[in-house]
Amino acid sequence: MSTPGTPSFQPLYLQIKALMVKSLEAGEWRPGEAIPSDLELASRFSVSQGTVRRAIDALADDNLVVRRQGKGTFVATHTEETVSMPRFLRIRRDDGVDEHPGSRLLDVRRGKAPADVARALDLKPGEPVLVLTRVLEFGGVPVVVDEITLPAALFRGLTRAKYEAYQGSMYGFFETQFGVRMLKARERLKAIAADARTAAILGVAPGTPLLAVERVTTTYGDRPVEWRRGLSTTLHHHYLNELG
Amino acid sequence: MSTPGTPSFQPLYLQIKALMVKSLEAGEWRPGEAIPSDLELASRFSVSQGTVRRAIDALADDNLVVRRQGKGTFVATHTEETVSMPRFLRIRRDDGVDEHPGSRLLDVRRGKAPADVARALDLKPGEPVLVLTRVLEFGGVPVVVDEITLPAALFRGLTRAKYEAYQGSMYGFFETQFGVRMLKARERLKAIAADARTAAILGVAPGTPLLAVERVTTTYGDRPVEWRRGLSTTLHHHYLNELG
DNA sequence: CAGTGGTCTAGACCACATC
DNA sequence: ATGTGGTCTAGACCACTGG
Repeated sequence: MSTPGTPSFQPLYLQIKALMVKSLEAGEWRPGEAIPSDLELASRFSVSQGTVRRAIDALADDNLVVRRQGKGTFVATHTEETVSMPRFLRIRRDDGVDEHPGSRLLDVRRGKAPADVARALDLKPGEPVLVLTRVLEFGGVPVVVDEITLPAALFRGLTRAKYEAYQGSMYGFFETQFGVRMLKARERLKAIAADARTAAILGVAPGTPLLAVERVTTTYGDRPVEWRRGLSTTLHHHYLNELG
Repeated sequence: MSTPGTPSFQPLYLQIKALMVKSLEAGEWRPGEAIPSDLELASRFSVSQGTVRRAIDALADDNLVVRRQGKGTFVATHTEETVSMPRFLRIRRDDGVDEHPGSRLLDVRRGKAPADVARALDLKPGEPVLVLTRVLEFGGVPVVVDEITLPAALFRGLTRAKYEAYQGSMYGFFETQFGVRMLKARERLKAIAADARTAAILGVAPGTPLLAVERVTTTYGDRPVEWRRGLSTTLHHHYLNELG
């Protein structure tokens, strides 16, 4: 007799995978670094190389590690996105030019989580949060206004100056400075009319239809650690999604 | 010396996979049916069971087949989506109720491909197309207006009556009646203002911001076979996307 | 029970990167 | 030359489904 819904059987490679996730979460292997080789891990866990490989393959499918033939297996990181497109950014130029957008921070302030955000972040309403406002610019043109809400407890010491001193993507900043790794996100998209302030920032008329993207980002164990709302002009840009 | 960009080495399991894709495309195994067992395929291709399994796993990753332990491996189909959510539909109710929407066909007409659609569908401008207009309704409430453009050459004999006689999803209809299998899609999302006609259908004021979803759907070999533009109210619904 | 997919092993060999 | 990940094999055994 087994509990309904609970798998009564867990294959070895998934058990190994779970152990490795713990090592990643605990920081035994750090972002950007190489983890031990297949053979080392096989002997460490006393399983065959094939079984360890399946575990690592599963981690790679989850984007937790990256395999590089001949070099090793590396812990995935957001700090190497400075050149390429940030992994979670789906806004693209209509003309197809693949360009890394610039980020300009408008504001950092402390506040209390409103009810809906608190629910999304698994906080109690009124718990302290940080709210960052920033603009994404493609080729110098403002396209997205992001309002980013973070649980203050996880991001102690985050200031405007500290962010501006950092070179790289925002998730790279979170990862290196606060040890918070953004792993998955769930986005809800709607179309709304631009309010006056956003319209001014984006250089469009108030009332212009904007794409609203609400994102909840999670770390290990699907714990939510970021709530974000982005408003984009879609006059010369769009949100790209591939369905498989 | 090898051609740059062309892999100089193709592993066996990918060669096997390519052969199996041909069998699928040729219709040797039909949607919904079981393909031969791992062991049969291993002997047919004269490789080990492990190698055939890797090939099938790759096909399953691409959603071309579905594995069912104890039963067999089955060719993926859109005709079993009548109960669950259609695979390519990302619009959801805000309240979280997971409900299969109803589809109401407004119009079927013949026409010539305008330049932009022709480009998306790899047709010559002016080639004959079919244009279907339909409404998706969640709980009886109209939410999406879809305009669906198909190359007429691939969908000979498609009429309003024929579609209405079919029970099931639109992609199930295409698959069973015309042998056209929708495998992948690429969507571009924008926010636009509702025109008068769409506003009337959706029961919103003209000028209301709508979510515009442009989709190019492809079949084997990434050949485009459908161009579609959907306009959605996002008052009580949203477009859901998971980022991994 | 037989047949299917799923797991695991041990070992050989290949491709790639680096020194 | 060495170490890494990637492929392939042969065979054993496990879990699930259905007659």
